[in-house]
Amino acid sequence: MKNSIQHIQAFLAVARTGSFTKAANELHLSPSALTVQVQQLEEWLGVALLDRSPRHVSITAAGMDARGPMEKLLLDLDNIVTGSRDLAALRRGVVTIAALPSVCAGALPPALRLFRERFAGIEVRLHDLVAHRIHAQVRSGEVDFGIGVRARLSHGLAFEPVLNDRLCAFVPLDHPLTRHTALTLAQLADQPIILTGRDSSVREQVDALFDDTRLSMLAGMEANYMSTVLALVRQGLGISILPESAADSLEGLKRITIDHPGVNREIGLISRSGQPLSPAAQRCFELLNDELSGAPQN
Amino acid sequence: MKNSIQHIQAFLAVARTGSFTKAANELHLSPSALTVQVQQLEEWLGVALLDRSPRHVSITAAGMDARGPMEKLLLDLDNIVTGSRDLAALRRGVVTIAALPSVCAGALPPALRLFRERFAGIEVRLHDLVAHRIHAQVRSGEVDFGIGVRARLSHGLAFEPVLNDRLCAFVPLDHPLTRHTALTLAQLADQPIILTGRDSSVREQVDALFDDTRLSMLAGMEANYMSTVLALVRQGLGISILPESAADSLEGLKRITIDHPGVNREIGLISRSGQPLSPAAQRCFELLNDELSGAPQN
DNA sequence: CGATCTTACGGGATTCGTAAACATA
DNA sequence: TATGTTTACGAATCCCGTAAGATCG
Repeated sequence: MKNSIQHIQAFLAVARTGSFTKAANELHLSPSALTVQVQQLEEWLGVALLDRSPRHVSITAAGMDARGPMEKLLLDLDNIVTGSRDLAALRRGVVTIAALPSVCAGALPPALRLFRERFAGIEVRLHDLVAHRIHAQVRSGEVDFGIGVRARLSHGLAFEPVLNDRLCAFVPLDHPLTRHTALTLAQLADQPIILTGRDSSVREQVDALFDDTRLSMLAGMEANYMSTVLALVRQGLGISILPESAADSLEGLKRITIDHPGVNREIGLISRSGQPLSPAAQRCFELLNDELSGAPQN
Repeated sequence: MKNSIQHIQAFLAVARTGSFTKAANELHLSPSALTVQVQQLEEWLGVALLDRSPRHVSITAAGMDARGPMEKLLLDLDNIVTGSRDLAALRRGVVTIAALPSVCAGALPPALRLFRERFAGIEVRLHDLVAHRIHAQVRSGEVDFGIGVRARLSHGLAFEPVLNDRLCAFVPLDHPLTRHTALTLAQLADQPIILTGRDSSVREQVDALFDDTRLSMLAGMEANYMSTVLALVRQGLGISILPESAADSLEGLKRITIDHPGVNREIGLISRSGQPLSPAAQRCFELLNDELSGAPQN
């Protein structure tokens, strides 16, 4: 049996109006077409749904029995359609994003707030992860897209730059280096440096910096969270090299530019190339692309 | 959107198999037909359900979202079809019958028992009513059909005779009339007669008998139930005129034929002419027609 | 290069609407 | 007789399948 929905609609219209003629008008169909539809439905179900007499059409017991479920069926179908269209119209949906901790703590929240205001029905889930795990989750589809660094981008992933962060030195206010407005790597190499964990992208970049210049760092401390690192710096336990946007507040700290080309950190949106995003994710992607580019560093 | 069900089946088959080709085989369709179906469904819903790549087909978030409800929809549809067919196949249903008390107490129960044995899923509801109410309920559709007398049959009702009952005299064993094997109305008119209620068909017929012959009955007693009437007769309070099949047991009674053409009671199945019966009612009607004709009086 | 999905197009089935026939009140 | 349903039939539409095209591994 093909086209069951139309057949059911035909029967329900006749059942509702009590007349083939009225139902035909309602459905913008000819009475004869309706007759055939209902006949085919009855043949399919193997049971008469309507008692026809030229003057009056009434519903049989079988018709009464099937009517309720049929109406529910059409309602359910309508709900499916409406639900899907809500998804498409961004009235509903879920976007899952993987982003670097520095981005999560910095430029992302205001942009997401804007997104939530515009698309109240869309849920946003945020995974704050270190760089290589962002790549992994984008690749596996665990998240819709990611926000990370261009470095070590495996192929199959597309990169759309949005922010130009760079590494800076963070030193306590009473530190001798605060006299300078820019530092060289050599100057930093003399200092005990407090770094983030070995799997963080910042750490990778810092390690690469010193490897390139064949300088070695003084043994320092290590912490996973940037806020922890900065707290240690504030206490005078050393200096740190972190993204420009890492500090919520510069109280008790001075941020000093580092004079070296390798300090630039190109941060962007990472998506699976050739893999279309869901409507909600697509829109979120676009909004973040605009917002993060427009209002970069804090 | 017409033909939604097929479109949904197409999508679900692809979602299940993960391949247009496999789904096409499963549905006995060409891959191209499937492609079009799914495309139309997506266009209708305004959202992509599948991510196509030549090597792999995967389901989008919207597709995941719609899949469950769609599967449920097809299940519900199937239940409607199955339910209707059960009705048609007499595995399920309700038959409502209005019948004279004499029939309810006599020939009907064995026939209904047979019906219940053959069609265990069909519920039978029995209204035991006096004759004119049987006609009314059949006419109004309150019952599927009735079992009553042909007399006073209003038009629009069809009558199918099944039993040939007749009125007999019931007298106590020690009564003088027990000497006779047949009685005339004149003989009965000498006796105090215990009758059923004024709205019963038996009463109407008895009244008509005496009216025709211009005889008048002796003042007797009256009771609604035939069993009550017979109990009164057994106690010697009078004689009675009741249908041949009225007595469960003839203990303490003698049943004597009445010699008059008007004592015949043609009992039959009463249905609305031109009004088709439900499958269950139709089958019950046929069975009762056979059974009651075959094995009439007790 | 092979497997798979998509597009293009011709043939066939289904469905629609008009008009006539039919059936009841 | 009048109204409303059904049947008959021609026309338009829709759908399917074959074949060619496109795309990724």
